[in-house]
Amino acid sequence: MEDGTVERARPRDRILETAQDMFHKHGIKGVGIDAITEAAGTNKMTLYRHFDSKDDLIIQCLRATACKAGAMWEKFEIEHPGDKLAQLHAWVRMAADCLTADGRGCDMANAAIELSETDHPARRVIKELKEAQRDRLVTLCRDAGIGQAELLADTLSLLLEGARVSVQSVGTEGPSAQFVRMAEGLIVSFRGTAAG
Amino acid sequence: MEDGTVERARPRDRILETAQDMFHKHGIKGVGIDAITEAAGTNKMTLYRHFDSKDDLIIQCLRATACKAGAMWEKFEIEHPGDKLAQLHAWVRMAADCLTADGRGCDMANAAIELSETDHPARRVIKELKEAQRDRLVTLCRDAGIGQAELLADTLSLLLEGARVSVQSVGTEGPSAQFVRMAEGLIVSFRGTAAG
DNA sequence: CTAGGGTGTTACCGGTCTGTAACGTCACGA
DNA sequence: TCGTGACGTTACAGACCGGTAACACCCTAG
Repeated sequence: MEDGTVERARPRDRILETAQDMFHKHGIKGVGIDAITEAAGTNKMTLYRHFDSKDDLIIQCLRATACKAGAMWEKFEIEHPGDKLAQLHAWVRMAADCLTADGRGCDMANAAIELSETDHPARRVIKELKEAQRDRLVTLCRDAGIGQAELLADTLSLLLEGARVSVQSVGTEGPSAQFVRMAEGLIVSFRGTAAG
Repeated sequence: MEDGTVERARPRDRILETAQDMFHKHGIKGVGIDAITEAAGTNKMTLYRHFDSKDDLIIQCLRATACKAGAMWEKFEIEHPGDKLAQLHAWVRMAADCLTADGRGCDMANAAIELSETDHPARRVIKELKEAQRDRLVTLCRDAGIGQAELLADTLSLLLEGARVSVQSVGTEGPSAQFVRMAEGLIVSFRGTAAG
């Protein structure tokens, strides 16, 4: 049995894991290098031996987070092999769980808001990762036999993005509470208007 | 003729105006007191004579911004007196303009993301103002004769919130480009399923 | 045993942050 | 004329920030 899960990992991995968690909870500008290294049970020098700068660490964290999120898609395929429509509904359920469980929104969206400098190196990474996510959802909608796949995917994207923000400003009892109903209604509506 | 528009105003008003603008552009944690006072053509002491702290300034800025946004509703009523459905479409148009023109999202949502401390004094103000905005949109939908007014209002809210975030991560060519089509489609759909 | 790489420790740099103290200035009104 | 209040200026406190230098340590491979 691996014990501590974090304690036994190598410093670089511990830093990456801890930084992801702390950036997520407190925001990028809300947490400093010292706090990260201390929480990761290491020190500043070791961090700077593995990452060029805080910006570099931010980017690596975003990539790691996106990678974890990407694993969800594989889970959908495993749980509903071949059934793309079921996978789409699984996506809705996963999104809804994310809303109620998390409280803090999407790391990439939050980072985009915090890092307002238009030339910040993390911004192109954010854009790239977000576009990849969108492409996956569009593909899923299309494979599920939905006519206006792009429009449905974009609508669902915006709804989720908005819900994750809304949770942070008015809580889970606000508009985001209706997310599942909205999403399911949209899927039904789009399936009605067009066929594959 | 009033010249400078900003130069002639009293220090407190200049500070409030400048802070709103700078918070909006660079984020709350991205701009310091010194930068604000310098841009407002005044100094730190004067700021602290008018505002208890930076947090106080943040709250006053949020209130002022919400007040400006509230003026939009009166504009809708003036431009389409009595015609609630036209006002709803005007809201959609206004929202779309906001997306393409602005580039930075909603100040309150951005602040909620930046100020992750759950007990931050600005958070209850944000919640209060956002709930007021939602109530107004619900009322408008209901008065426009839409059956499930709450659900439509919440859906439109999430769509706009999501679009304003999406613009910041992937730009105006992303999913937010379809905002008007989505919103108008929803209004049509909701008008079809129920009557006043 | 030894060499070397990954790691930890301490101290430090220069900068920025919020917030305050002390003092000077200027206009206006009684 | 006097005084009162709003405003400006300078300097500073104390904390935190990202990032670096120098050095000691320990484990492992050869």
